[in-house]
Amino acid sequence: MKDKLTSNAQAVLEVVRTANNHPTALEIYETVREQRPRIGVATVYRILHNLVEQGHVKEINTSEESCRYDGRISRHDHAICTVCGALIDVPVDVKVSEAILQAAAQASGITLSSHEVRLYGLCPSCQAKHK
Amino acid sequence: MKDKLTSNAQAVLEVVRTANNHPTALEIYETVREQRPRIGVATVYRILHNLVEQGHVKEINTSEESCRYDGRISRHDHAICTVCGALIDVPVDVKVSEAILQAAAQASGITLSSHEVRLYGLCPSCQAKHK
DNA sequence: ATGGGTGCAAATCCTTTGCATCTGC
DNA sequence: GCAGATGCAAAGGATTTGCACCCAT
Repeated sequence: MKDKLTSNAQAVLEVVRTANNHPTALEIYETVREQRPRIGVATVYRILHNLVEQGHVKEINTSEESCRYDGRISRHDHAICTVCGALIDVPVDVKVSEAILQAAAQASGITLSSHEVRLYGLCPSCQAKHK
Repeated sequence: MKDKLTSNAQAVLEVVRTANNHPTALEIYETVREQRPRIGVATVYRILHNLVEQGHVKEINTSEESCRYDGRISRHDHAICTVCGALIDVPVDVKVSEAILQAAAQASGITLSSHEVRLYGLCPSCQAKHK
């Protein structure tokens, strides 16, 4: 996991680490470009994938585009396979204290309207292909 | 919120409700097309947006594409604005009982490696624009 | 010199938009 | 007859891929 990084990769990692706003790949690209005008988008995408794979960076998916739809509108949680991306409804309610939720919302500055717990791990079929 | 649905919208809703796999918009389109060969993708996208807005359907974003990157790799939670999509790090740890997490993971069939709590609501600036 | 990393451009894929037509009321 | 819904095609945006070149080892 501690593969050494190329200088481009270091620059990208630096940008992600110092960013305070969860940048998108293209935003990262724009910023890196200020230091390294000749870098290409493709390189940034490739590097980001590597960094995620190596655990230096995490990706978060927000609700813009590329989403899946769910007919179950009652509150429930999801389990997501980190290998194949499978999305599984969690059949039990993962309880979180209301007081903690409110405190967290207040600390974040948002008015809370709902919440979701996400479990990440390997789905059954990816476990089977163990490795 | 109980606007009445067009027959196309009903067909789309039906597909989403009976799907057991959290289909993407395109998957929904393909399925609806079996019943209504003349429907277009754009219509399906428009209908899905309406259904989400009306609360008949929810959207979930999985980790394929369109994501943002986070240099903070230690576990932490996120608050997401349902209006503008702003993604805010929650500055406090939202605790979830380990026992509950394990039970949920087991019930879902996954091997749990991490989890995240997501809070949804209005961010400060969207609150300001009240309405 | 060799192989991986890189830049560039083209290709893909997903989603949205413009617009003319159609539908239900 | 009208307003909104729809189909189609074209546009747009994000990400990936193919390929030749370059660099570090």
